[in-house]
Amino acid sequence: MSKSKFKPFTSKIPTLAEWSKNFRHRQASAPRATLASPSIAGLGTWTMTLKDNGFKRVIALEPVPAYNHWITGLSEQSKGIVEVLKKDGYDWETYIGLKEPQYLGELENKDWTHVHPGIFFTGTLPKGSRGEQLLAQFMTCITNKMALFTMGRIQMALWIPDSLFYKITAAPGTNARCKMSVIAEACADVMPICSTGPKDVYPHGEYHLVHIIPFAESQIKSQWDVFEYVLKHLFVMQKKPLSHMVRTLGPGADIILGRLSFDPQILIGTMTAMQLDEVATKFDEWPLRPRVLFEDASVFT
Amino acid sequence: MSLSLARQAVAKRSLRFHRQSKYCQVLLKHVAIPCRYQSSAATATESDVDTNRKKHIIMPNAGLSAYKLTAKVLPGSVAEQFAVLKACIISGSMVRAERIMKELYKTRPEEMKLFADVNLYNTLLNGFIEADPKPMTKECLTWLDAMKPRGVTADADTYAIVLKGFLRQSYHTARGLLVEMVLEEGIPVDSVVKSEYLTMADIESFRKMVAESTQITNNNARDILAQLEAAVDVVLGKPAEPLMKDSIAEPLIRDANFDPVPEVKPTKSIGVQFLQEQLAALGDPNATSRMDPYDLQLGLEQQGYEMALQRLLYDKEQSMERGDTLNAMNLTPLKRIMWEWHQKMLPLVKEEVERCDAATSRENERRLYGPFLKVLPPETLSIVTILELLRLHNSSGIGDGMKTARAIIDVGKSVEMEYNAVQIKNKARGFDKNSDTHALFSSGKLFNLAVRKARIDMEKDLSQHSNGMGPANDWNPVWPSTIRAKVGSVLTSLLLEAAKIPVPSKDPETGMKIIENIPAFFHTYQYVHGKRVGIIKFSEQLTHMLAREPIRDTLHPRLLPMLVHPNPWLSYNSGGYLSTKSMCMRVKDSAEQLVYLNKASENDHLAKVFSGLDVLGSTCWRVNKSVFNVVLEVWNKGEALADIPPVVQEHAPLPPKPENYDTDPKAKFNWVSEVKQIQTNERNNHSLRCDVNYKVETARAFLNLPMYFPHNMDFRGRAYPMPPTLNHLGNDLCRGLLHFEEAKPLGARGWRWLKIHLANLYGYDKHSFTEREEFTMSSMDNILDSVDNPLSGKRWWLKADSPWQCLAACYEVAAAVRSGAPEEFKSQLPIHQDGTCNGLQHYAALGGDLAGARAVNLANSGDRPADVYTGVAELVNKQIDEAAAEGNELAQLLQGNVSRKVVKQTVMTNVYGVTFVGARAQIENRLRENENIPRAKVYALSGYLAKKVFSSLGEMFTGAHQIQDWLTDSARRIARSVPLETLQESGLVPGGPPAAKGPEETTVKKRGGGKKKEFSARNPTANQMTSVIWTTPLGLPIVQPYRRSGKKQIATLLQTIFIEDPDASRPVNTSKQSSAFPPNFIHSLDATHMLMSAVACHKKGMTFASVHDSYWTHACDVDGMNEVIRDQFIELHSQPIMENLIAEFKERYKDYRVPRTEVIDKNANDEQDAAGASLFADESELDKVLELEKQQKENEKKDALNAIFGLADMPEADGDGDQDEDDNDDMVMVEKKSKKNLSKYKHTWEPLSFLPLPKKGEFDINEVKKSPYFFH
DNA sequence: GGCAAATATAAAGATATAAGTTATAGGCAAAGG
DNA sequence: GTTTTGCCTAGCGACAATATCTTTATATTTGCG
Repeated sequence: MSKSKFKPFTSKIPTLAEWSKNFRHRQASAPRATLASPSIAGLGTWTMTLKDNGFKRVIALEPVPAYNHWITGLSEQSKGIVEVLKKDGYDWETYIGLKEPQYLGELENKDWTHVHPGIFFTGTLPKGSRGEQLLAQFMTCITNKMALFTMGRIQMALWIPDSLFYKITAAPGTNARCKMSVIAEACADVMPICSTGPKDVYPHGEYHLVHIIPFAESQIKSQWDVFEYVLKHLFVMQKKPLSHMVRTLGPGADIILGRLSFDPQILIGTMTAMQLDEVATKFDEWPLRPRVLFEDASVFT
Repeated sequence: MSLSLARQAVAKRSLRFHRQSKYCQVLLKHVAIPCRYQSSAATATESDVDTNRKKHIIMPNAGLSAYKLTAKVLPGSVAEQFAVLKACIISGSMVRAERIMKELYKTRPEEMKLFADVNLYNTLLNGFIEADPKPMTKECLTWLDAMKPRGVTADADTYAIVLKGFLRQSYHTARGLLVEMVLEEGIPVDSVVKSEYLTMADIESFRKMVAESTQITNNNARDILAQLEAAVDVVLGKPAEPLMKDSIAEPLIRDANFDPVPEVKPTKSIGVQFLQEQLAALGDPNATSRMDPYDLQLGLEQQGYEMALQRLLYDKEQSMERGDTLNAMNLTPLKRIMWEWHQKMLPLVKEEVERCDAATSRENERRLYGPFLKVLPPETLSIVTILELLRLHNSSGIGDGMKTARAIIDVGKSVEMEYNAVQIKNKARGFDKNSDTHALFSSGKLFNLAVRKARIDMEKDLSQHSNGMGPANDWNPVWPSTIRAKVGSVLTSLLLEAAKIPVPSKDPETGMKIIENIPAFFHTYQYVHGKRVGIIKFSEQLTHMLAREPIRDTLHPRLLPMLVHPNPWLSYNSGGYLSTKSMCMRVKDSAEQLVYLNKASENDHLAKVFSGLDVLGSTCWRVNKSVFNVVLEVWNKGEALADIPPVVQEHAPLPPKPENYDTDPKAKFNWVSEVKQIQTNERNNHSLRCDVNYKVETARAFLNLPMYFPHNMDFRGRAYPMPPTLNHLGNDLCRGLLHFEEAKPLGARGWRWLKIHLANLYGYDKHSFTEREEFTMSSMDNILDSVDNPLSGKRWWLKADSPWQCLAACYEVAAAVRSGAPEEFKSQLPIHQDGTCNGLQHYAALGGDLAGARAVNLANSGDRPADVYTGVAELVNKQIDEAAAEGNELAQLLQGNVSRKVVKQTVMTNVYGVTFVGARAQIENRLRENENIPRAKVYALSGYLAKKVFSSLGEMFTGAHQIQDWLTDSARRIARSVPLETLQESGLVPGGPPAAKGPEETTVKKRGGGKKKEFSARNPTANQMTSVIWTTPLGLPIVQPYRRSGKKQIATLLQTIFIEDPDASRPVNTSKQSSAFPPNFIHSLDATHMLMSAVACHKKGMTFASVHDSYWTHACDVDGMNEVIRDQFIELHSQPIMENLIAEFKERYKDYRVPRTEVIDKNANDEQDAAGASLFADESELDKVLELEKQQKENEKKDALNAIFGLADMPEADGDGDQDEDDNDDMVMVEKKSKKNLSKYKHTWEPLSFLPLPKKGEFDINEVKKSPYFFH
C-alpha cells in the first residue's frame, strides 16, 4: 500500500522537452539566474543543459579542480551565461558569498507570497550521508529562511538518490517517514519530475529529479530549537503512540497530552507536521520543560 | 602494629581450632609434614625442565569443538536456565524447578552430562526437602535415584539432605538410606553429620532417631547407628554457638592520638563510621568501638542494602517518636522523598511478583525474570534499586543521568550481590574456616609457599569447589548479564513509575497554580554520532536536591579499603575481601582468559603471583592527617587548588547569540557548539568535584583507622588495588593523602632518601642524588613555610610537580628536622624508586642493548642519571643541525626548539607501539605550545620531527626495536593462524576425521550456504580464533582478549540493550593482537618483576607498595629495596625469556597453519613489475595513461548526458545501449590490459613458524647491580 | 487418535538513525567485480 | 580471485546503540483420513 502511493517511475528517460513541460510556469516568468551545484561527476552535463535552456545566467558551484576544469571549458563556450564559482554547495559560507552584489545580491527578494522570480537552485546530491545531510539542511533552511533562503522563496530542482527521494516524500504513516519528511511536509511542495534508470548515471543507482517549491508560510510555528528537540525525541520510536513517547521529552511531560487538540494515542509515525508542531508548542509552554535542549553527548577525547 | 595484633589474632583463633577439630586436623596433616614440600623444592632444579613444560596451560583452540569440552564453557542459554533454576529453588518454587530440570535434560542432555554435578543436585534435593508447606520427599527420592544413571555420584551432603528430610517423616526410610549410603556408596557416617546442610536441630533429631531405633536387629544397621550416635556426639558435645565473642579482642581504635573527626562540608561520613553509627543506632551500642577488627570488616562488607533501608526506617521512626509532624519530620528532604519512593515502589514490586507468579507460559519474559524477584524481599529490591540509580548519577559522561544499559545491568548485579551476601550471612557456619585462613595469613605464614600449598590442599580436601566463602559446596550459578539486565530493567522501570517529586507549576492556559508530581527519573534517548543511546535522566529538581545534601545518603559504599589484612589469594576467585567474592584478575568479556586462569589456578601455577598480590595487600596504610587537614580546608573553601577543582555555583552565562544566528547556519552551529562545550566543561568540573568528594569522604571515614588495599591484576598481571576511589595508584591528591601505617626510624640513609624524595616530587629529579639532597636542604625555608602556612604562606609546595605528595614530604622533612635528631625520626612516608622508562629497561635487558642499557640506566652512565628523553632530544637535534646545515627548511625552523619535553611523550609511548600518526599528533601539541614555531608549519614540522624521533629511537635501542618487531611479527603470525584440525574439519586439508561430525557438518553448511564466504586460505578471518597466549616467568597465563565484538541486542522492559553475547563466536582482531602484543608482553614482564620484588621485600621485612614501575618503601629501607629490585631484575633477566617464549609458542601452536599468499606465475609478476616501473618512470607512458583517463571521463560524461536527457541523436534506449557498449569496450580493454599484467596468486596454508630471534647484544645484565640510577 | 501440512511465533539478521569532516594520510586488512 | 575501499591510528585502568523491519527457524494448530 505504501508503494502504490507513489507515482511509479519508468526507467524510460524523459526528454528535455518533457522535463521542461514540468517547469512551464518558470518559463513564463523568464528566469534570470540559476545556481547549479554539480556535486557529482558527469553532471557538467546538467549545467550544459541549463545553459541551453534559456537561463540568462548560470552560476556553477564547483570546488573540485578536476571537474572545475571541465565546467570552465563549458563556461567559455557559453558566452558568459555559465559562470564558475569555486565554491562548494555544501559549505555554508558559499551562500554568504553568493549574496554579494556581483552574484545574487541584487536579486534578493523578501516577498514570500510568490516564488522567487529570478533565482532557481538546482544540482545533484551525492548518495550517502553527505547528500542526505545537505538535503535535510536545505529543508531546515527553508523553514527557517536561512542561508540561501534569506534571499527569498527560491524553488529548487534537485537530483537526489532513490533512498533520499523516498524519505523526503514520505507521507505520515509510511515506512520511510522520518524527521526530514516532516519538515519537508511542513515547508515545501516536493514533486517528482523524472527518474534515471539504475545504471544511467555514475555512481550507479537510481536518481530522481524533484521539484521543491517552498510554501509561502511554514507550518512550523513553534520555536525551531524546541520543535527540533521534540521531533528528534519523538522519532526515536515512530511506532509508539505519542502518549508514550512524550515522556521522553522531560520528566512529567505527559501533562501536555491533555492540552492537545487531537488524540494522544496517535502513533508518532502517523502524525502530521502540524500535529507535531502543536506538541512542540504545548511543550514549550509547559513551565517545567527542561531548560537545556542541547544535549549532545559530544564526548571526544 | 600488625604484628602484635596479628599474633593476638592467631592466639585467639587457635582457641577455635580446638573446637573445629576437622579443620585443625587437616591443617596439621599438611603443615606438619614439611618435608613433603621441601623435598620437591630440593629437586626443583633437577625437574625444572619438567615443571617448566607443565607450567604452560595449553587448551584446545577456541575455534575447536574440543575447546568447549575441555574448557567447560557453559552455553549462555544453559547458564540462564541454571540461574533460573537456582532462583526457583531459593524462592521455593520447586514445581517449576523440577520442570526446568526435566526440560534441561530433554533439550540439553550433553550439557547436563557435563555441568549437572552433585552440588546442583544437592541444591535441588535440599530445595525439595525444605519445600513449603511440606517436604517434597517423593520428588526428592525420585531425583536421588536419577543421579546414578546420569553419572552423578551422591556425596555426604546429598545423604545429609535426604536424611534430614526423612527424619521428619519416617525413621524407617531414613535408616534405609543411611545403610544404603554406607554400604553402597561407602560414605562414612560422620561426614554426613558435618554437612553444612544440617542445622543443629537436624543433628539433634539424628540422636532422636537413634534413640528410637533400639529395636533394630540388623547388624549393619546397628553398627551404622552407633557410628551415627558417636558422630552426633562429636558435634553436639561442643557448644552449639560457634561464633563466641572474644572478650579479649583488642579494640580496633587504639590510636593514641585519636582525633575528633572533623566534619566535611557538606557531607558527613561514609564507611566505617557510617557502619558504627548504624550498628549503634540499631541497638548494638557497646559492641562497635571495641569490636574485633575482623568482625568489623565482615560487618563493613555485609552492611547490605538492608542496612541502608533500616537506617532510613530508623530515622523515620525516630522522628515519628519525637512527635514530628509529617512536614516537619527530622528527615532531610531527600531522605523523606526516598522514603516516599520506597513506599510507592513496594506495592508495585509486590504486584509484579504476583503477576510473575500468575504468568502463563506465554509470558516468556515474566517467567524468565520472575523467580529472581523472589530471592530477596521487595523491601530490599526497592532500596537496592533506589540506591543504585542514585549512585550512577553522572556516570558514563551523561549529564544528570546515566546510560540505561549501565543502570539496569548494575541494578541487576547489585540484586545478585545482595542476594549472595544474604546467602552467606545466613550460613554463618561457613565462616570459621575462612577466619582460620585469615589468621594464618595474618601471622605471615602464608607467604611460605609450602604452607600456602598445604592450605590450598586442605581446602580442596574439604570441598572440591570451595571459594573460601559460604557453604563450601554451594551451587551458585552466576546470573548471566541477560538476566541481570532483565531483572534490573523491571526494578528500574518500577522505580521510574514510583519515584515522583512534587513541583509547583502552573497551567499555561489558565495561569492557575498547580503542583505537578513529576517523575524523579525518566527514560529518554540521546543520539551520539547518529546512534541512539538509551538514557535514564534525573529530573532537574532531583539534581538540585542531591546537590544540597551529603553524599553519604546516596552513596552506598562498596569496595572500601579493608580494616584487616585482605584474605590471601588461594585460588583465582578466592581472596581479597572477606566475604565479597572477588576475582584475582580483571576479566572483561573474555571467557578464554577465565578458562586459562582457572586452569592455572587449579594446577597450582599461581602461587607465586598470589603471594605477590598478598604482599601488596598486606601493606597497611593510614590517612596522612596533616595533608588531610589541608585538603579539607581547601575543599571546604571551594577553591581550585592542585587537583581540587573549584566549586561552581551557578551556570556560567551563555555567550550572546551572534547577529546572524537566525540566518546563517554556520553562525548558529558555532554558537551551539560553544554552548555545548561550556556545558561539557561544567559537567566535567562537576564530576571531577564529585570524584574528589568521594576521595575526601573515604579518607575522612578512615581517618583513624588502618587501611589495607586488596589487590588484583589486569590481564597482563599488573597489580591494582581493588578499592576504586582512594588508593595509592590514584592521582597526586590520593597519594598525598596516604602513608604507611608503620613508622620506621629514618637512620642516616633514610634521612638522605627522604630528602631526595622531596626533590623528586618537586620535579628536581634529573640530577645526582647528592644534588637532590642539597636541593632539599637549601629549600628548607620553603619547606618549613609550606608546613607552617600551607595555604597562607608562600605556597611553595604548590609549585611542585606533585604538590600534595610534596606537601606530605614537607611535613615529614619538617618533622624530622624539628625533632632535632632526624635520623631517629620515625617516618611513615613511602619513598618512591621509579624505573627510568621501565618498558625500555626491559627491552634493553632482553636485547642486551649496550647503548640502550646505558640510556635507561641499566648500566651506570655517569654521576647523574641518564635521561632517555634528553638523550633522544640530543640525537634528534644533532640530525636537525646537520639537515639545517644542508639547507633543510624544516630543520632550520626546528633548530633550538626541540627540547626534552617535545620528545618525551613520544619516547614514552614508543614502547606502547605508538604509530607515526599518533607520535606526530603528540609532537604537534608540544610544538603548538611554542610561539617560535609558525602555526602554519606546525603540521609539517611535527611530521618531520616524528620521523626523526623514531629513527633516533631506533638508533639508540637497536636491540629493543628488533625485539619489538619480532614480537609484533610473531603475534601477527599467531593471530592469523588456525589449528590443523580446523582445516581438516572443513576439509581444506586431508587427514581429518572423515566427516565424523554429523551435526557439525550440517550447521557449517547452513551457515556457509547462506551468504557467508567460504572458509579458505584467502578468506580465513571468520575462523581465525587464535589469541596470543603466553606464560609469565611466574606462571601466569596471559591471554590477549582482542576479538571482534560479538554483541547482540537483548530485550528488556525499558528498551533493548546491546551487550556481549557469551556464546558468540568471536574471531580474533588480528591487527590488535599483533600491535598490542609488544607492550603487553613487556608489561607482563614488569609485572613479574614487581611481584618478585614485592615478595622479596616482604621476606626481608620491608614494607612494599608499587605503582607498576614505581616501587615504594620506608625511607630507611630504600637501600635494601634497591638491592632487591636489582637482584630480582637480574634474576628475571638471567632467564632466557625470549627463548622460553619462542619455545612456548612452538609448543602451544604446534600444528597450526598460517594462510599464505604466494605468486605462482613468475613471469606475470615480472611483467607487472615492469609495467609498474614504467608507469612512473616513463614519461610517455604516463601521458598515455592520462590520455586514456581523460577519454574515459569524456565517455562517462557523454554517457550520463545520454542517460539523463536522451540528448543523443538516436532516440531512447538503443542509442544509449550502443554508447554504453562502446564505452564499456574501451574500459574493458584498459582493464584487460592491466589484468593481463597481473600476477596469479596462490593461497595456501603453511605451518606456523617464527622468525629467528634477533641476536642479543653484549650487555651483561649483572651490570644492573652497579647502576645507582636504575631505579631512582 | 496419528501424522503431515499449515500457520503462528520466536529468534536472528539487516538496516536506519544524526548530521558538518574532528586538525591530520599511511599502512594494512576487509570486501567485492 | 587481487584491486579498491575503508579503518584506525600508544596499552592498561574506568564497560555496554537501539528501533524496526525482514528473514529464517521453531512451535503450535489444523486438517485429514
